[in-house]
Amino acid sequence: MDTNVFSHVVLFRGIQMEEMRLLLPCLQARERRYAKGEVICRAGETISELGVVASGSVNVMVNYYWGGSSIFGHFEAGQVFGETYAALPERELLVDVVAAEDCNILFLNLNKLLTTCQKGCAWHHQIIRNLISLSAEKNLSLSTRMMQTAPKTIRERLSLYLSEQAQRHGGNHFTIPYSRQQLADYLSVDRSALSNELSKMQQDGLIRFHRNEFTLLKELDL
Amino acid sequence: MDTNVFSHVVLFRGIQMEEMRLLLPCLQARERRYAKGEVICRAGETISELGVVASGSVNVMVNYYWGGSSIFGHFEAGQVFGETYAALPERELLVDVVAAEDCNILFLNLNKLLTTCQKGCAWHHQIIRNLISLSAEKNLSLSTRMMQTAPKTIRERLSLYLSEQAQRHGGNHFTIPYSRQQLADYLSVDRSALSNELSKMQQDGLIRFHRNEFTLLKELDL
DNA sequence: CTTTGTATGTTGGTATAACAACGCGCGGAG
DNA sequence: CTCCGCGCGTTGTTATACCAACATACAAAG
Repeated sequence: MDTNVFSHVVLFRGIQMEEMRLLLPCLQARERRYAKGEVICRAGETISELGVVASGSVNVMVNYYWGGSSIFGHFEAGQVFGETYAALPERELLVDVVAAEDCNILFLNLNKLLTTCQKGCAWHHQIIRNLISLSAEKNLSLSTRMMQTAPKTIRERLSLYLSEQAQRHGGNHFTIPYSRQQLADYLSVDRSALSNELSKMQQDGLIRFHRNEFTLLKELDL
Repeated sequence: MDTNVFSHVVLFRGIQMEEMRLLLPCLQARERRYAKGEVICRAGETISELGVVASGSVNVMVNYYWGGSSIFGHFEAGQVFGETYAALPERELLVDVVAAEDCNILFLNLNKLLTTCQKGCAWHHQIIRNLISLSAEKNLSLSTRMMQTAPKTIRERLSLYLSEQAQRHGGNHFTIPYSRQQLADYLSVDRSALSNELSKMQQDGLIRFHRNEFTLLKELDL
């Protein structure tokens, strides 16, 4: 793993590069490459390691018994996934994690992370604090997603989603990481109905878009 | 706070009663009573303390700009809320916490919990592990709720919800902690449509219910 | 260039959830 | 007791999301 990626990994914030080198073997770190579409973890499994996206990106998704599916999250280089299940190694995964594009994943043993260091070294304490923040952030992003899928109309869900994206990117022009089908899954709506509504919103002069590029022309009533 | 409640608090699992007594002042513990309906935390605020329900119960809910509302969680004696926001003290609450019934809440300063103890005492390490598990559990319950609200039909959402409740209670007969309106909020459906669907399911011989008491008569197709 | 495949946009018919309005039963207050 | 409020159930209407089917655009491969 390219070590300069470490500086962008929230989980490692506050940890020195030099410490990282010493630390990795201690966490039973292992790295692996996945091709686009490859399944990294499958629902029903249990895991005791969390994953750090070293390059590329992954999608976390649910496949329902009735055939539908939904995207729970999208994680890019530097982000972490699976820490929830690694913290509860007896619980089975409810989701699949699949490579959204070719990617490298660094796996770290969470239990080692929590228990190894008896000498109370600084990084140990720091990384646990980071883990708690990270888990809290994930809680918030789940809450946000629930609030975005709470409205009943497609336009309202889209308005909430696009507004939040604009806010995250700090501008009215931005690119989203999802295809139409994936966005429909994320918002729990039908793909064609989503396309339809996007077109109407464009006709109404609210937005302009091309593929994944969006521009907000007006404030989307909040 | 009645100290024998401690034994049921997941956050304090593995900690001795005696240690607790020493520990509480260290965490800047404070307790307060709330009457039913009283607001404990309001959306937009920031907090640095988590809440432990000593008695009674609380609801966590969202109030949307368009007037609707939804219940995110219900926490009873021994359970913990607000740890997500306490871990991210700069983030504003997206939700309100209100007393579902008369209750006593014990507030603990999360930062103290993470940093105070320089001497590495056992309880310190233990409580942090508990906190991580707790946060992970909350993540899972949010995921579960999302999966329960993912189906488009009311009957499917109800089936998922009732099945999970039956599983949690370990039997086909159980009582739910929500009124009709609250259950409708939780499942993000219309109250009257919910009543309607419950009646139909009863006519179809799938369930029997009276107010908050439910009995599952058949397996609800999963 | 043609062919093929995939992602996206468009349309019409249908199912169903939301909405509004009302009736009913129950518990509390006067 | 009656009156009132509140939670719950019922019904009919309306809006809208789903669905299937097709059209279009773009990209990759031959």
